[in-house]
Amino acid sequence: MIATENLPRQAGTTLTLEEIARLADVSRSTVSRVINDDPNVRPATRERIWQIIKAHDYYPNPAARALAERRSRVIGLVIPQALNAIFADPYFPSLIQSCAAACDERGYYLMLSLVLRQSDDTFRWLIRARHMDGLIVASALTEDVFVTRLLDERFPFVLIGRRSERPDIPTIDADNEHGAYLAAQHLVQLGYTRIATITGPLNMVAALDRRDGFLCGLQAMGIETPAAYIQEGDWSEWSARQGMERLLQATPRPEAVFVASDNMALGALKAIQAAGLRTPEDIAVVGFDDIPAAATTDPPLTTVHQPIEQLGHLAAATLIDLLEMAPASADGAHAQHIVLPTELIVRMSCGQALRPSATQRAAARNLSDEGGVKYRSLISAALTG
Amino acid sequence: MIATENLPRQAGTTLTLEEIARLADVSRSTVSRVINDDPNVRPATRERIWQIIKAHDYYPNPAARALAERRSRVIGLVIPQALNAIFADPYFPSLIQSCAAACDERGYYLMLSLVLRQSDDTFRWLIRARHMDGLIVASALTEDVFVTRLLDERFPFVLIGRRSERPDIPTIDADNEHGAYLAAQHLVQLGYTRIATITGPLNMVAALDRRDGFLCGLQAMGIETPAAYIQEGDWSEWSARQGMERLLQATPRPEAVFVASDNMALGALKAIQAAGLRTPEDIAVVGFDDIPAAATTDPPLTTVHQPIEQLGHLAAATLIDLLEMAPASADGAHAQHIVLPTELIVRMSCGQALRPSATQRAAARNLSDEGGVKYRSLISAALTG
DNA sequence: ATGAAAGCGCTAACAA
DNA sequence: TTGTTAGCGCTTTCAT
Repeated sequence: MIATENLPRQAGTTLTLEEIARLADVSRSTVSRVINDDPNVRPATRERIWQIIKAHDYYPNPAARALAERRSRVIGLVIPQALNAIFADPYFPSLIQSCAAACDERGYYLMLSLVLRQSDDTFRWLIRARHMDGLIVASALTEDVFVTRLLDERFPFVLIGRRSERPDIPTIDADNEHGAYLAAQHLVQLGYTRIATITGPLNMVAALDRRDGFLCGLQAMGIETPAAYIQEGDWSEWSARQGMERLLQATPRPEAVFVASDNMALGALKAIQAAGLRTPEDIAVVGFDDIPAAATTDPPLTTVHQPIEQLGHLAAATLIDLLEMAPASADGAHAQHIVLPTELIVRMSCGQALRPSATQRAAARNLSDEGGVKYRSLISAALTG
Repeated sequence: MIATENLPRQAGTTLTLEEIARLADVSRSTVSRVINDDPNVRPATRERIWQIIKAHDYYPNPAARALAERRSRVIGLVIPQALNAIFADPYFPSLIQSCAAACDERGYYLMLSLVLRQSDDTFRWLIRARHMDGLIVASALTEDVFVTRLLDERFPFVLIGRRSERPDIPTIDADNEHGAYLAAQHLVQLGYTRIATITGPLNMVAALDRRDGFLCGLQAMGIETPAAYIQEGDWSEWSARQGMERLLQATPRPEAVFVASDNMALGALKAIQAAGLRTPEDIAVVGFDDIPAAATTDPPLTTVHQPIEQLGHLAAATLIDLLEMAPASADGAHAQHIVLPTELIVRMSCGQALRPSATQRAAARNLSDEGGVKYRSLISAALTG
């Protein structure tokens, strides 16, 4: 033991618990306890064992662990959309990043599950094989067989986005409806009356919520919206560009437009520019998301901020809570529904900013830096689509 | 047995090999043989067991398998770049998609490894824990500690991109140098003489190869390139836009520019348009990659096609071959270096197309549809940077 | 062609 | 506080 204890670890070699135990002159169990932070280990022993573990760069075999513990500590992030779409919208990098970070904090690993083919095989791999302990499902459609099957199989998951007809599914969502409402209010207060919108794909809940919140806001302020003023996009820049081109041909031409995502707003701005018009002089634009690019468009984009990072963080944390809960209490029926606030960020794309919203915004940011804990218990009533 | 055999599988339930064996009235071993396609099973027995497996939607426990087999059948795809950068360039979705498909074919699973933090922890998780059997490393830098450590640990991996100074690393690469050479040739043949380039980040091998191949091509045709005609970008659209703005201010203004990626070419086109100039009348543009968007720009982009899908497919296949090889023969020293051909796709962004290249291209496509097998044995000599 | 038995490296009662 | 002992669900010799 004395001789081997200080040997540098060998490249390509993998030690076992057993060997660490031998080096430390204790039993497997004790080493296992140290690794799993079991309090029942004398501090001195614990310390000594840690030294040895570090010296040898020992890492417990994940397969063996998973087999014995009956869980893999891997959770999946499923984005049931075309890969192109995922990559096209800067919303997703933030989401992925934050989910991954949250998993990390809790000793889990995030696995991106490309649902390439909606085929049965993928599903079996994902669910039946129990390769992962749980799933975060992002951007679900209003009708999603995937979600249905997860429920059938009693597979643990949380949904990013809401699903009011299934109160037994835990969901994390931004307050899309209210955010869109704020956008409507803003435009009306600036004096616009001919107001249009480019929506997301209307088979997605978030797109519906944003549309409805917006129209509801207009209505509340006494503004009518003709059908020609509502164009459907698919979150892609290109689709919004085309939508905007159609809007520009409507008569009378709208004075302002709410675009349901910043990424799409980028396309809308281009269409406006390509038509030889200016923003906001000829047509005002308000977006949704507050992606980084929104601050640097020309003109800087007024938009609705949604806390993407928190969304991801909370989704992961909620799922892990669920997984680590006693199986009895994990049984649905009273799942959490978290709704995170959205807020209007006034920049330049809607005409003169009427309020000193910069300070407002800074204050809000400070609060949200607390990391989502404050929202943990924010159980929402189901919003009406 | 008769009673239970036709029971529908229970939701949330996971059968074991043992139980399947009991249902089939055979031993564990036999079921295991069926699952692993061992020929030593009487066809009738095999058939009967498959029936039962399917009827119960049985799936072997991956952790148990991994533990017994000492491999996980999971391989990682590492893209050592900022997540934003990955998502910004449509090159990556194709790459990921094709790697995943190739893994699928061989019964492996592709795990995207976000190297979020270059911290030691991630590395340990990735390498020491042996959570995966091997790694595909994409877009490596010219100097990359990551690669060095993989070598130190004797961890199996293949590199997408070349690395001439380390002939013991298996690499898959597109012929960047030759592709760029072709672009240079094309421009010169069209009669341009003031020719500039916007490069990728010069700490990346692919960026260097494209620059050098291009400059080499110009030189071969007797064209000089002043330093002001070489602008460095970072693969982002935005960086290229800025690069192009600088080029437009050079005197004399270049008549043509080779942009080292299509994604960047998009930015370059915008800068040209924003300056009130036209492509190709005022300035010709040739890109690299042949991403889908290249066909639909205004004007459609002349570019160098690289077979991204094949690149990914081959990378995965090569790695899996490596993993399944006898450990003895897997030892480096004579690793494969595959270089896939690139070709010029002439569209509209360089002025009149002089050749009927469409037919040429179609022919090449038919060949490449064979799925990479033909390249499997294409061992290249190292190219000179 | 099939079965029995011995692990793979860990966790988790249960003893001590 | 620590060690002993059974598994976890599979693969893989080795017999038969």
